[in-house]
Amino acid sequence: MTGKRTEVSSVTEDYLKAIYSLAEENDQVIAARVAEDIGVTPSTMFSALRRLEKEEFVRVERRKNIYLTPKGREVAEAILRRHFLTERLLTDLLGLDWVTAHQEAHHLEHAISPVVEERLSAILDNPSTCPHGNPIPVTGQPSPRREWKPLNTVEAGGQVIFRCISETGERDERLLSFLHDHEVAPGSKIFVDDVAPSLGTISLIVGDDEVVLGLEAAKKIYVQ
Amino acid sequence: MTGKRTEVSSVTEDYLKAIYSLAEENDQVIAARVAEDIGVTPSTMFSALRRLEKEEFVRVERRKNIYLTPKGREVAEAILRRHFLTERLLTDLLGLDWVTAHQEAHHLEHAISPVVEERLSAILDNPSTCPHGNPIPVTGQPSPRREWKPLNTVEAGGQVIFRCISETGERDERLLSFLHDHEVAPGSKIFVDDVAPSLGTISLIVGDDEVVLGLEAAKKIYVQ
DNA sequence: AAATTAGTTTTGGTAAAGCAAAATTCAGGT
DNA sequence: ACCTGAATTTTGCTTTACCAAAACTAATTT
Repeated sequence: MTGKRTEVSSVTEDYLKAIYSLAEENDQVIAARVAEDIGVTPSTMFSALRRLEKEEFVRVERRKNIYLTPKGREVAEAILRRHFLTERLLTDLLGLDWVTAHQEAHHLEHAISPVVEERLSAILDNPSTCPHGNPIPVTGQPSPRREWKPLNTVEAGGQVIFRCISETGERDERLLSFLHDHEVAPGSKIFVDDVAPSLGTISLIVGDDEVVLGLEAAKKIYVQ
Repeated sequence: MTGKRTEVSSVTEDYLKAIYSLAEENDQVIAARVAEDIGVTPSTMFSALRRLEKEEFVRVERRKNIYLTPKGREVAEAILRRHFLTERLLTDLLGLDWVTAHQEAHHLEHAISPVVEERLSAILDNPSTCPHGNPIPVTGQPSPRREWKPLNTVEAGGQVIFRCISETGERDERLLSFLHDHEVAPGSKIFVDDVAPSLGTISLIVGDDEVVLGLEAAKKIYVQ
């Protein structure tokens, strides 16, 4: 229990979650990225950032990078954990699909209390990942740093195993549906047929299908 | 589908739910009652009422009673249905107790979409009541008007069966815990030992225990 | 009839979220 | 060194939701 119960708004939770997720995939996080991720205008982002700074959830390098404070990270991890557990509830217990589960979880996650979170985790047999393969953060300790790498960094001709689609990737509905349609799930085998940086595409063979993906999208897919 | 998707705020849902529930137990609903039920000041209640009126959720008899419009009733029934289903999820699937389930449902209910509601109902085998015995309202038709009556109207010396604790009763945490502690659940037998209107109390025999309840509280308990 | 009490309404604030549009600053590229 | 485009910051304005305190109204008691 590092911080006191400060009663965080769901909007605040969303900003912190976005910053946390972006930080996992990029090495600097700037306001413009967060704003477009969440879908707010620059001015809204700016005042939100000032609120977050004043309440010590983030620190902002003058005119530059955004960092979570320990307090901010705590909130971000909590909401992410609830997001993932809620997704599992929706898929495993209620039988919803990948895509819908993600969208619904986005609303429900903010209403999950520690008590419910605890019960949920227990009933689901303490899952270690969300349905899309993302490791569920554990309160105390360092994120189980993965040996996984983004699909856009893989060389042509290799066979890899799909591990997860990142949180920011989950926000891309087309990408989620795409994977869903091709029955790609954690554990699926993927053969990297061709990488064309000039075209910005990567060709994969999944099961029987050959599919082409943008490198942008590929970046959000982690493989091993 | 009577109304269009007007995107109702969770606060609005709470006001409408409270009005709906109060209307079930009292024959007039006035602003002051709703305000104290929800826990807002008169001025807040007043402006909320104007919003609700402007958006045609309620009609207010000049300086008097508040009525739900069909549109308002629709929203109230939907949120109540989600509230009860969420309670069932929390008790039946997650194993939470009566009291906690009610409190947690209060937050979660606002985040349940029609899709999730549908799945939830199916998985729970289309329950017809909440864990506290309240009938779950069905979209189209008239609330299954009960032959149940409030416990405060029962004469001494009779044996009755506990049916439910009303929605406004659920808000009274002491009452909920009390019933929980005495293992009173829908179906429990209750013997009405003595009614003392002058004292405002009613004495009951539940299982082996003799318990005394205020008539205020008894009004919120429905028996048959 | 006057006084008390319970309700309602008005007045004047606050804070969180949001937007648009303009102004400013920064970092690269030529 | 200058220009440009991307980011940031400022300004001004909106809605929802809340509060306190005072004013008004109605209904009930004495």
